[in-house]
Amino acid sequence: MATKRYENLACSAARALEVVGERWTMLIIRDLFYGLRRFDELQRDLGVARNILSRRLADLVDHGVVMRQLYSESPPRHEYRLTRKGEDLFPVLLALMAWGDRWAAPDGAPMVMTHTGCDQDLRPLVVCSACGEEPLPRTVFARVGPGLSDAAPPPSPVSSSDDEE
Amino acid sequence: MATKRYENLACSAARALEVVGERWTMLIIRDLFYGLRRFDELQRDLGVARNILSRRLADLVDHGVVMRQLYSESPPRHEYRLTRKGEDLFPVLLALMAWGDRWAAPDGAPMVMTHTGCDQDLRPLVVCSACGEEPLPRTVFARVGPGLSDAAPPPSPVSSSDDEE
DNA sequence: TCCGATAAGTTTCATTTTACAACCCTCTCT
DNA sequence: AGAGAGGGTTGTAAAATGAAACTTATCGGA
Repeated sequence: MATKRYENLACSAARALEVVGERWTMLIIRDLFYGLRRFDELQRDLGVARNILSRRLADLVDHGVVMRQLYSESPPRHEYRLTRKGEDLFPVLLALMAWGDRWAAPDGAPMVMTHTGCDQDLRPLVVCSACGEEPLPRTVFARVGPGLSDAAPPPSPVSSSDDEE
Repeated sequence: MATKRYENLACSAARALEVVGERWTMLIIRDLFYGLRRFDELQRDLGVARNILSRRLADLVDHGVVMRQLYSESPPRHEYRLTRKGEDLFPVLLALMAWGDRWAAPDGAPMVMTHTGCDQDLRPLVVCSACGEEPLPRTVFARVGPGLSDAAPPPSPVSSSDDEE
């Protein structure tokens, strides 16, 4: 399907949301990270209608985020797994969870993650790969990049200069 | 409004998506980061229907992500701004953009960001706050946390142990 | 003073999507 | 043969969305 939802794709966030921005999609992906693999497992865990789940999975396969593999011939059974492209969504999921933990979990985080390799509770942080600092909104400025063949008008800069408080 | 979209909120990602997971919502937030402030600016930039924009903004105000301020009395004019809670969504936006740049921008990034303070192009990275490494999917395990009053059953671990490839 | 434009919505109504439930088909197990 | 699981499809009702028109209010001219 891959119906275009947003017209102005002059921003990678919009392009990403074309793929994972629909209802249920990110939760399906979360469940795949959790290790769920089969249609019914997903359906039971999410409580989503079967036809919606079916369509979302097909869309994700179309987008190359999920692969559908036959793992049993005699009764034909498939499992769904994240592709490399799908696994690369892990940071998005972590950022969402971090925000939810801070702002939508008055009684504490519903789930706590451990990062094996440092054996600490994982608190994900977004940093600038160059300097290691957390990029705060007003310290980041955007300009038109190479992928914009001026088909779409450039949006205003991330932090427009008139950011008087 | 704040209609519940997902039943199983035993995960902060689901709770976050209750707030920012609807169509247009993240793009509205992106535009607010870009410095757009007024209803019509947002409407023109996004191409969203006015009634939908109106509702999304009201929902975001309800959720405390956006504030609506009167900045002119005589012709009553408001502007929309992110609250602290809203600004805290910046990492989510950056993670989405980073994914879109990598996987949905065949001709290069449509927008490039500069991180003032290190004056480099910003490539956002999600890292573990404890060890500074990027947490890869299979290195992270989840368990039930304090915010889960066992009202909802715990989902399977993030990387279930049966992750044979 | 009347006309038009701008701003910021709200209302109305047609069109899409979603949701829910029921059904179907193929195996396997007993 | 009958039951049950897996993996969907089909039909229809409910909700979300979009386009356009309508409000209210101010300002800037002609």
